[in-house]
Amino acid sequence: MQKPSYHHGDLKSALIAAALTAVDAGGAESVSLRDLAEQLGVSRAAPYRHFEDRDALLAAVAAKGFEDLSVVYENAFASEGEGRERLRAGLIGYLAFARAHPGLHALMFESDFLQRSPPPSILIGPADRAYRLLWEGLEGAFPRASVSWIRARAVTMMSTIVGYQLLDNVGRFRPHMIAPLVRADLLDPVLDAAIGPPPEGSP
Amino acid sequence: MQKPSYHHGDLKSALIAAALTAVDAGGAESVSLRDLAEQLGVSRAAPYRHFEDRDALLAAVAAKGFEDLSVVYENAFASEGEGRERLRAGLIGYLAFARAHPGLHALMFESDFLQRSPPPSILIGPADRAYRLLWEGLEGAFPRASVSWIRARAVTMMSTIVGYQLLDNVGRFRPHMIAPLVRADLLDPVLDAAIGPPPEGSP
DNA sequence: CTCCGATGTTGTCGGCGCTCACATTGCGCG
DNA sequence: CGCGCAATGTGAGCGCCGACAACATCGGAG
Repeated sequence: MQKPSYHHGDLKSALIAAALTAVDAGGAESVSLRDLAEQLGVSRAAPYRHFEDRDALLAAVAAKGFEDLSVVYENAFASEGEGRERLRAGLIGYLAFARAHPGLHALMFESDFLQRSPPPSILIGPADRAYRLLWEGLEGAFPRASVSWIRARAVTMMSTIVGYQLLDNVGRFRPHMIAPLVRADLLDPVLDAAIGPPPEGSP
Repeated sequence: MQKPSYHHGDLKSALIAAALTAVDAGGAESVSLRDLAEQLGVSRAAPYRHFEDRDALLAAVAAKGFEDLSVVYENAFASEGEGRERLRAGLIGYLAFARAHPGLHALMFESDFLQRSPPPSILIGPADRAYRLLWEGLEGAFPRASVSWIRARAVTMMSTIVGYQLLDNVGRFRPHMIAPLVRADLLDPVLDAAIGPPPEGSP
């Protein structure tokens, strides 16, 4: 046990870490600045020295999530194999990440942080990086495709994969709809639909 | 001005209606039972005579949303034309509904009501009805398809369309990703991806 | 007409985000 | 080396919220 010092030392990172744990455990709504402060043995007002308000802390947590997701993409795209296979691996990595951290995923993709203008500055870099990686994966899978074709495909691909994760997470697929389908059986159709066919006239 | 009577008359429906308005205006998080009570000229504790807690009221609002969505589907599927065209009209109707009521849509598809076991009983009927209608639309579009094929297609279709709406709502499509694509140009690719190709070997 | 269940009220509790005035610390500059 | 100031942490307090309990009022069934 260390002697209790007036200053915490690295309260900012500690807050992000504790908030991340809380988000993973019970979703973003369950994060309470008072709770976190007490967990870290600090007064209730201390967090406000490092984050303007609760949303700013959550934005930092979401930014950390996008950084982690980028690493997932990088690993997947660095794998061996043909372009479409690597893209597929990236999407599988995304789904694994989202299922391992449902609360964090919801914070990243369902909260309305980015809807505000301007979006929190901490978020822009990491979020854009993740999107750029996904974009490059798509380009690698369809090297002969035009830019506008890739743009449209990027939107449909992200829609399918994010929507699948959302509906699955939230329990919206009622048992009678998928009862005879093991979840593994569902994965391939979803990935096929997300990646889609190559552009007109290609191997 | 009407004489203030001790009993409100139909507080339950009035609460649902007022909550629906609030959800449309500022999302489910902005709903406060105290606020609603004051709006309706009623004391803070009165709502608890009609709803066990705040979530129960929100569940009733979501149920109303699924009923309205079912009407949208019914109208679209009753339209003239070939099966795929009617299904397409249903999806367009869904997107129009979701864009007209973003807060309500989020409450219906992003909240975790259905994740609890058991889900709120009010929700089950209306939600299942909406899903059944969508299912029938899919069957009408692919009359020769097997049940298991339809199941997989239902999941991918819903994923794509819900994910698109989610990402669009939340502003996740950063401008530089879709800048040259007008939104109308995005609709067709998304609908095509959602509906997908017919099963192997069909007209 | 009477009584009882449905409905609404007032008072209260604990939790929350956030702010302000004040206390403590340690780093950089003379 | 030491001093002073900015960074950091504290404690008290405001207003809002959900929820509960005890009490008040109403209106229809008998």
